[in-house]
Amino acid sequence: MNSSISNMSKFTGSTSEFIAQTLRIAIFKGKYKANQPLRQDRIAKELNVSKIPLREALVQLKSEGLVVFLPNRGAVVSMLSPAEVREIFSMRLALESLAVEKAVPNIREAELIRARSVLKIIDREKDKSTWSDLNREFHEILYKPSNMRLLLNTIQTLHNNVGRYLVIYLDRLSGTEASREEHWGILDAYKEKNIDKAQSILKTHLGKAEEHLMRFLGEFSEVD
Amino acid sequence: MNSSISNMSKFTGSTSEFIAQTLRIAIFKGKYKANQPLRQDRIAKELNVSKIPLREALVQLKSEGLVVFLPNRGAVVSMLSPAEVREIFSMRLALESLAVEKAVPNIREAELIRARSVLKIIDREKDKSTWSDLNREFHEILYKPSNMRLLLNTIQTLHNNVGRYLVIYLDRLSGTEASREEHWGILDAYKEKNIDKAQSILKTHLGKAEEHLMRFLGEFSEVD
DNA sequence: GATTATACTATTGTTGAAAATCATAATAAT
DNA sequence: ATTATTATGATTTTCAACAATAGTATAATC
Repeated sequence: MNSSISNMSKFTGSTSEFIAQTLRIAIFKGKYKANQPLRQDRIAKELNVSKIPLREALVQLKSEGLVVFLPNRGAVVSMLSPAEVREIFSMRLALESLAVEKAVPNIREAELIRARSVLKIIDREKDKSTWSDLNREFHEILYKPSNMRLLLNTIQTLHNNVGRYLVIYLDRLSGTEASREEHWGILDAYKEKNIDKAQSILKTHLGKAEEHLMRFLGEFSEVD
Repeated sequence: MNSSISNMSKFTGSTSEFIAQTLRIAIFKGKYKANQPLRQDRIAKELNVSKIPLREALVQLKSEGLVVFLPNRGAVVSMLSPAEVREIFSMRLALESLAVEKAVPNIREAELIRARSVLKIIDREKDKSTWSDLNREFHEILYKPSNMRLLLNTIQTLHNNVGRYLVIYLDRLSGTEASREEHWGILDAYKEKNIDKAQSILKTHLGKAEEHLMRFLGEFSEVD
């Protein structure tokens, strides 16, 4: 995925999509933090765009859960409550289990090989930011054979919604060793076409990620 | 739920929400059919609004799957492919099962009573349009105790996305008798706090609805 | 000190118009 | 007659300047 985009010219697609993607990345990178207002004229000037596509982008981000509109006070980066974090992980488990169920029977050798090569890179990778990207890619490879565009979209959105915190607390992310084992385990399960096994490992995988994030958010709110 | 709204004055909330809700209902009622373009200046004049909130509303509807944007050709009412219908029902089953799981332990006597009274009205109801509303209300009552705002939102969106066809083919909807039995069965399962039973009935319930819609869409596309 | 008045800031929404793109009709070429 | 090319018109997409409104902070008044 293309990280940062400086100007519109390199971007194919509408202006509002360009803005949405730019803001999405800015939120991920922590440029805009939770509860921070997104000032329209400032952003419009910064990106050299007008209000119409900008507001369209903000509505789009609202629908993705990254932004909340306060009436007459504009858009602010949303802050997930602990309950919402749990909610999102529950939904992810339900939907990603479905993706696994539908994808396992369809997966091909080529995709398994690609997944394995991604895992091998992950094992060596030190930089947590690209580690996060590779992590996403791994799961994408395994879900795509479900051939369910809408499902993949929704999973991606939910993943983004909790994943944006990753960048902030990624430095002290320690549990990556266990995470690695789980990745290999899921890949094994795919090779064996064992849906139950893949789903079961996915469950512990997501469960750990959830607990990590919950603990982090706990500290975070105490400090603040 | 408030059916049609003639003008903005009666509406609390932003203009774009008003437009979105108006268009949503118009799509449900079949005023705008699948693949039909949504002309901006026409709608803007019709509703006495300007472009900014109108486009915001269209982006919102896009995020709900009711509308698709064709580059430089504007928004058209989306047409679900058979594969997408199956996809949505799969997602609904996964998410509504989750809602059941989380709601059953929390449901109270008062809500069970309300659900039962809704079912009794449904049993007598002849008008299919209000039948559809009551049907939605019944499921809402049973899901709400999950206390998962985001989940309920997503379920609602998915329901809308297939439910809009209901209005068109509701007249010849025959399988309502079986549907009634399933409703009472789900309610029973809730009373017994039997999650598995509730989920199992839900599965056949959604499965039948899916087959109905698939068959209808089959005929529909042949005629066209 | 609490309350009201006032100025300021930002959103929200309107209006009008320019630029870009697509579909279609009209025209020219093979 | 069929294909290519070129206008034409319609519509989206975006911009820009402005009005109205609500929220916030500051100053004035009781």
